[in-house]
Amino acid sequence: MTMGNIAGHAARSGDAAADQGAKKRLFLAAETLIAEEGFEAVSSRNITARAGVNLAAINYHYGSKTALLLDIFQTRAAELNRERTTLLRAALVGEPPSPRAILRALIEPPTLWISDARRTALRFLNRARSEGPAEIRAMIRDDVRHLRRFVEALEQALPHLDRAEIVWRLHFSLGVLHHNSAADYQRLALLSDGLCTPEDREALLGRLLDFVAAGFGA
Amino acid sequence: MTMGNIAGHAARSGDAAADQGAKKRLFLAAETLIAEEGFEAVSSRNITARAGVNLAAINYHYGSKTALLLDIFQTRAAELNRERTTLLRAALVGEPPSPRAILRALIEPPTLWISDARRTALRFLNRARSEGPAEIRAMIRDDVRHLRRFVEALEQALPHLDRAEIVWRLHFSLGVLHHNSAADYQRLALLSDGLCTPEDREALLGRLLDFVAAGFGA
DNA sequence: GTCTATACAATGATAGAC
DNA sequence: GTCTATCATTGTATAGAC
Repeated sequence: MTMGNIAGHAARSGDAAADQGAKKRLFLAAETLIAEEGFEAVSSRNITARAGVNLAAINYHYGSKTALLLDIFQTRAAELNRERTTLLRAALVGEPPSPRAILRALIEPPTLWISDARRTALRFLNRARSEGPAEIRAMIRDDVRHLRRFVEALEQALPHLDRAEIVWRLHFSLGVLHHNSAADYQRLALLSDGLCTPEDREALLGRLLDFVAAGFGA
Repeated sequence: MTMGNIAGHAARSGDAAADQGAKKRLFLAAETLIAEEGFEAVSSRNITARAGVNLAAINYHYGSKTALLLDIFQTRAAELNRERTTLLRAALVGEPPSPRAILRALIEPPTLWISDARRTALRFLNRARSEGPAEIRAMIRDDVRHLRRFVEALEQALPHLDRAEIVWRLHFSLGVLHHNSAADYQRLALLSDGLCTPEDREALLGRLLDFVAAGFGA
């Protein structure tokens, strides 16, 4: 997260949301617009217009449009993974730890964000995975640090499975978890004639956990 | 597939590959370039240069760049779903049919295409899902006809599960199946320190089937 | 340091000559 | 059917005002 001092001269103003620094306004405008309309539909001119700043502001504050989007992605992904790490730590107090609790630490945070104040952030993250610029997708592809912790935890919880087995099944689980965009759910609703919707967060979390845990034989 | 008569005046020539109609040359050039370098890296000027035709040929033959890409997608997806339908029919002769055979009909064709002559087509399809233009992703989202056959088959094979259960688990299975791009496998290799690769098609198919069938309790 | 106005190269699309 | 020329829109870069 590169947005260091967001106060600036706006600190003297009493207005809260509308009168932030231009840099943070760009951050929030881009996140909201892209969460709602998608990466391809949002141009630099859209973003700067919504933020109420000049076209050149993106380049001045972030260097490029892609760098702005990457900053948004990294910020929100870090927040998500922080929540996961907290739950994972709690799951590891058992001896041996419960595989279901470990998988829950992976799955619960994004599932709860669906109908949260974090809904916009989650939509941005989901869209980034499929529609985002190559630089973001490269970062998703290459940064696996947060996943290594889950591999290690699952090795402890499932000592009868070797490392390759665990990584394969985690790979499959991530497929399930990431099949999560608005388009994916629209397809699900269509296929089920409206029977299946992600509205009930707890029920969705339960279904996800059941399916993935079954894949681990747990 | 809109490429009706691909012969044209080239039919009188003895040369096979290089001297096809401009329309088919555009089709193959675009498919190959995008399979290798991705949707974003390939411009109309790249495609027409590789096909040896004028820049305006895409618009003349297909109406737009997106229409060309959509045509490639529909053609290859239809071929893939034809293979699936054949396997599904064979799986349905049993009474009751085997859920594993039904899931195999869904999973086997794309898995075998990985190291086939169809490798390029599969890469195009996989990239289309994540990098493709909005029109292609809308078609993926809205066309579920081929999936309805699988829902019906699984209802027969698993009569103790209601329709909603089946559709949810099919949705999760599609997540597993679509987590299949070059980037996904690169991430898998990175996370496993090179331990897990999709090289052995039969082993991969077995792993996929085991994981997904477990999710159906089968 | 921050912001504005403006210019620039590249893209997909298209009209019209041949 | 094919090609040339041209168009609007995109992300980016920079000069200069405050």
